[in-house]
This record gives sequence, C-alpha cells and structure tokens, in this order.
Amino acid sequence: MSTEQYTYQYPHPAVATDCVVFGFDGRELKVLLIERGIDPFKGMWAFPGGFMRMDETAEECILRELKEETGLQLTTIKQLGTFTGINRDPRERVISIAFYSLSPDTEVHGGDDATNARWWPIDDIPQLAFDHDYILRQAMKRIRQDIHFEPVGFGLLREEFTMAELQRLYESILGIHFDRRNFYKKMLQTGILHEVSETDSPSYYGKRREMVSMDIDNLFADHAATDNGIPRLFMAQSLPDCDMDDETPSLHSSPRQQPGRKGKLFRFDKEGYDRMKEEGNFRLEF
Amino acid sequence: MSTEQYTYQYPHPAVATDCVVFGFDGRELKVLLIERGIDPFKGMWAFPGGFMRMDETAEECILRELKEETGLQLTTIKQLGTFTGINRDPRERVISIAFYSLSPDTEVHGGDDATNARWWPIDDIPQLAFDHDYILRQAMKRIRQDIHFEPVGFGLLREEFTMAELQRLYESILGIHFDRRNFYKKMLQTGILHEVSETDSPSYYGKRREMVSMDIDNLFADHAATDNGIPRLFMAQSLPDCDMDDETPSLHSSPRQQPGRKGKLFRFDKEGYDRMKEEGNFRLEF
DNA sequence: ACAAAAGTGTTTGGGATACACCCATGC
DNA sequence: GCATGGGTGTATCCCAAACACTTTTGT
Repeated sequence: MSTEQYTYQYPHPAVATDCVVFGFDGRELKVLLIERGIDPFKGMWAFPGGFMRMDETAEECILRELKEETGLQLTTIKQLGTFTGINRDPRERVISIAFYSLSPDTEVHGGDDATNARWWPIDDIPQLAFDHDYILRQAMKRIRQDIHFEPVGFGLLREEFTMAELQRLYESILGIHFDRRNFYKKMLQTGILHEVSETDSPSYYGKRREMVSMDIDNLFADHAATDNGIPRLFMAQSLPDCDMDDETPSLHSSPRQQPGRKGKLFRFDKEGYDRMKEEGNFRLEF
Repeated sequence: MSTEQYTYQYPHPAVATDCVVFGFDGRELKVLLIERGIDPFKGMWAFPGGFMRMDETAEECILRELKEETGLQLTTIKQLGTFTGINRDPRERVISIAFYSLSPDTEVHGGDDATNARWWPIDDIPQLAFDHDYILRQAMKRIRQDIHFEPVGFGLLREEFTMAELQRLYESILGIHFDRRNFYKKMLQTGILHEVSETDSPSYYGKRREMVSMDIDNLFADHAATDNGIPRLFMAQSLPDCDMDDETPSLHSSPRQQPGRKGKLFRFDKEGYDRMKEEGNFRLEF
C-alpha cells in the first residue's frame, strides 16, 4: 500500500466525522472525549471521529468510529453541522461533518487511535484539538434548542428515572431552575411519562413504593426532525423567577443526590408521546 | 489541463454545496431552481450549487455559485445539513453540504452551468435532480422550525410590508391560518415591528395614511443560532380553530391581494428585537 | 424520631383566543 | 354607496406561575 494511489481531475478535500456525545450522571452534563494517540494534536483531547470511507455514509462512519475509539455502541445520532474552515487540520484540507448524540453515562474505554476515552464535565473541558471547542459550543446551542421540540433528554437517562433526575437534566441543559412542583405537573400532564409500578419494574433496586420509567429506545432518531413538517414545541423556557424552593432553607452549593435516589420511577412513554404528536396539541412550556 | 492531476493516499469524495432559496411574492412561498445545462440530469431542475474549491469554505462556495448560476447576491445563508448518500451522484462519490436561505422575490437569470433559473411555487415543484426533493423536504421542516425562534420570515419580505403580507407569509410557511386581529396584536406587542410614518418612508408608493416597515438587513444571520445558548421562542403554533374570518363571507379559493396593497406599512425593528432578546422575555405564540 | 426530599394540592394573574365594530379605500 | 379589507377594542378562558401542606424515606 504505497502512497499517492487515488487521483482525481479536481482537488478533493478529505472528509471526516466527529461526534459530540453528551452524557448525564444524574448530577451534571458531561461530554465524551478521547485522548489523541497520533499526530496532529497527539496527547490532546478531541471528539471521537475519523475519516469517512467511500462505502459508508457519514452516519455509518461516525457510528463505526465511536465504537472503535470508545467502545460506545450508539444507534441514534443527529447531524450538527459541517465545518469547512480551510486550515482546520494541519495535514491537508479536511472538512468535518459533526454529529451529536445523547448517551446514558456508561463505561467507555480508549481504543484504535485513541489512547484514552473518558467523560468530562461540561464545566471542566480541557483544551481541545482542531476546532473542537467551537464545535462544542455549537452542540450546546443545538441541544438547548432541540430540547424545546423533542423529548431529547430522555436519551441521557437510564430507562427508569426519578422526576428529580429528569428535572436536574433539564436544568443542566437549559441552565435554569424550575419549580419542583410545577415541573412535576407539567411533565406528567404531557402524557409522555409512564409511572412504573413496583412489580412492573425489572430493574428495581431499593424498596420504594412505586416507580416510573421510560421506553425511549431510539425515540431520539424517530423525532429528530418532526415528520409532519410542523415541529411540536416540546418545551420552551421563559426564565421565570428561578427561586429556590420555598421551604428549602438555602442550598447554594452544587446539588447533591447521589445514585441512592428516592422517589417514584418513571419511564418514557413512547406510545403516549406518539399519541400527543398525532393530536397536535402537544406543548410543554416552562 | 489534463485529467488525473490530484492524487491522495486515501480516496476522497468530491464535496459540493447546494442551496434551497426560499422566496415570497406576497401570496405564496417559492423556491429558486436552476435548469441544469450539463449532465448528469441535464435539462432537469435542481438547486443552485456546485463543487467546493480548496481555497474557499462551503459558505463562500455556495454564495459564489448562487451568483454565478442565478445572479442572486445573498449574504446570509444557513446550513441545513450534509447529504452523504453513496450513490447520490452517478459520476463519483459526491457529498453535498446543503444550505438554505431567504430572499426577497427578485429577478433571477440563468448563468454558468444553468441554462435557466426561475422561482417555482412551493406547491408546484418539478421533478428534481439528484436527491434534491429529499433536501427540499428537509429545508421545509427546517424553516418551519426556525420560524419559532427567529424572525425568519422578514428576510423574505421587502423592507416595508403590510401586516397582511406578513401574516400570509407566516401562514404559508406554517401551513395554518391565523385570526387576523390576533395576529396583528401579537406581532405588534412583540416590539419587533416599527410602524413607518408616511414621511419616513423612502419608498412610499401610493397615498396611504401611514406605513410600517422593517430594518432587518442581515438579521437572519445574526440570530441564526442564538448566542447566549438558550434560544428564544419566537413563534410557536398551537393549531387553533383555524376558522375563516367571521365577517368574511367565505373565501376558500386561494388568497388574492396583488401587489397593489392596502394598509399601514411596517419595518422590522432590529433594535426592538435586540432589546427583547436582552430581556429574555421574548415570546410569540400562535 | 427527626430531617430531607417526594407527592399533591389551590390560587391567581397574564395572555391567548374568540368575537364585533368602525373606518378607509376603490369600483 | 356598497363591497372589501384594514385597524382596533373587549370578554372569556385556560394555563402557567406562585405558593403550602402532607407523606415517605433514610439515618
């Protein structure tokens, strides 16, 4: 396999893919990064990704690279944008088709060109290779926008989750604080949550009374772009008073609540969501 | 200029750009298409676009191609997505970075590889080359989504416009009908419209009492993605009763109102829009 | 048993919706 | 002067926001 094998009449840029994978551990939003094992930017952190082959689409490419470099087997990704800065890669002209994705906070490991892979808190990202810090900012904007129209967040949670976890997730993504009781009501009245009874729950850990959980699967991809053309407003924010809970004495430190969680568990109710979509009167607004 | 000049160690796809340009003539939504003058798909209609050069970004490329092929000099475009189907071009592997844009309904003419260029009503699109019908559907979804967060539509109108024109534009894009009076109120109370007095108006044609108009310029690009991260909800739809106007006897045929238009003229109030953005309490919902 | 957090109310005020009237223009 | 469409006001109703109390869980 010598060099200089592929020739074209006109110059072609190389085409790569990158993916911003968001995760959530119940407390804060995280991003999956790999430590580059090869130059350029060897030793620096970057998003998983790699060069596209001629027999795969960009989507197939990034899913393959994700598996190779981090062990993560995702199925649902969403295009974020394509970055075509002329000098974004020192080797040659490389354009990057960037995706983003939501993942439960699972184990990852380095592999292939990545010497290491780990989750980084969104507030503590190291310096990134290429133009990846710019891409990350774009991804943050995007997820905050998408969450208004789609039950985006559920992809970040385990199948069963408490209302508190769901609320913290929304607060993490949007960067605002909701009234616990109103959040509870709003979420329930959307009809997209399914309360899990104790016996239903397969992964029941602890001895709570009841549990609620969610179905999701690849809901994210299904509704990435709404199919009737008119997107549903899933959740809008209006920056209310953002007060602390009334009775809460004061708790300005970072929120606690470790995995030893309390409360009902919920599932995402895919059927309920589809039903709401049909009727067209689906709206959640904070 | 012989063939086979550029060689690479690994195969590279060709990278092209395409742009879905929306226009509005006061009655219906249109799309700018070119008739292809060269193979493949010679004689068929397609979006303006072309191959990216090595010294230009995708954005620069599509703006150049737009000018070459249609004479249109736009400044504000927005990425729609990148299409990477393996056989979407019969010549070789070509991926397309697609954009969309909003343009006042101006004169266009064919040029370069385009034998012809014209506006097509959104409801009467000819068969399109490549995967451009798919791209068009994606663009429609996208504009309908974006209109909720940004004053997107104004880019499609002349600098000064009547409230009726604005309403028809929104109705065209969203595909629903609004109550004239409520639309009027909603739009005014957003604070993004500026009523133009008769004397203010530079392009005052007719002898109406007053006029309102808009400032816009390249507002579209400015707020394509909100910069504080949290997007403002510009306009949400909730599919109300969609009744005909009460006193209107019945008018189920297509809406009339030729350019000989009546009523106050408005401008987009950029300062007002920025102010609303600052305060964060900006919301328009139908 | 105590603290902390979860579950579930009620009230209220603002805004979206529905609806009517007057006026201006044009044939 | 009659028809068409534009400008503006009002009442209602719904829902989001604000707020409090009880129950459950963990130690």
